Amino acid sequence: MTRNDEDPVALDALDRVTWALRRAELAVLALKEQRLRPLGMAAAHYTLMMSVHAEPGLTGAELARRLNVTPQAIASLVTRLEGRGLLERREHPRHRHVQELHLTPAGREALRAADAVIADVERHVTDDLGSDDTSELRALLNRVAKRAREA
Amino acid sequence: MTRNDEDPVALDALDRVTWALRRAELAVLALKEQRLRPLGMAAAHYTLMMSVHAEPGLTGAELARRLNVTPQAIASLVTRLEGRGLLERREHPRHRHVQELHLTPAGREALRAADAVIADVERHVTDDLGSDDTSELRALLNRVAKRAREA
DNA sequence: TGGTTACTATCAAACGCTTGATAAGAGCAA
DNA sequence: TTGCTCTTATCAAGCGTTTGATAGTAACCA
Repeated sequence: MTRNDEDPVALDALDRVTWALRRAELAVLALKEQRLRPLGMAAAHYTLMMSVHAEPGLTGAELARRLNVTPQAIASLVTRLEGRGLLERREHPRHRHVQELHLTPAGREALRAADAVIADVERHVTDDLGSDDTSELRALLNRVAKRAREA
Repeated sequence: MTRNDEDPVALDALDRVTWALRRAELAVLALKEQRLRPLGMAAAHYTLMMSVHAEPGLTGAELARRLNVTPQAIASLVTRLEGRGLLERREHPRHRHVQELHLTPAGREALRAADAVIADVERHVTDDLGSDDTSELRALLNRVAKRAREA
């Protein structure tokens, strides 16, 4: 019991793992954005394209669920990427109203360039940790994510 | 070398630590937002109030730097919280143009309630990890954050 | 066959944040 | 003192997102 009426909230809140998690993610994200900027690509674009690359034919709604955003946000990004010729919408073979998303060759090339940047950031972090701690960290993070989702 | 012309981007990108970091943070953040909602408080409100609680008299600009957002975003949140009577702006003793931020008694009470929710989420995660792995994870995350910032 | 349900896509409005620009005060140097 | 610089706060406009609502399509079932 470390709190009293004068100080209603324990200040050790700043030592919480979920805070450390947040700050680490913010720092890494900021670094990625900074490195990606010269390529004219935002982190959100990279994430979307990588998702489509990993699972071609993904639908907008499905993508929205995976990335934890609304379908409209996806549609907005897709429209922009489609306008740049990096992504294309195709009619779903069974559902005429639904559209599949696929990368164009230019999209694959842009993704390759962006991924080189991201891989570099990853390397910068893992070089510091070493391979054992990297594996350990990944395992722990996966446990946290799983636990948070099943809450 | 695991890639060829057909598959320009390695799919093991999905196993990267920085991806695991992102997903864990998203999952935890979503859980916090969900639990905080019944209290009528967003995670951003909680973060801001906790920061002010930890360092009373913080200025808007300073707060903006710590939370990685613009001063306008802070001002917007502060105006709202001030309107609800949770926060107050006071004139800085030396700089008349500058204003210090302080929690009101009602603000402290609201923060206490919100922090109970956050502490519960933290406990939910750490109960699963155990105290050794929790400490380890926290240490690793701090190393990652430091490394990313000094890039 | 017709009706219900579920899922997808999209439009419109509101909200929150950012970028850019403006103004006011404090500190410092000539 | 005057002038320069830094910092803070705030206004205005633009962008991206969410919430809410509408329409189209397929699957299931009475």
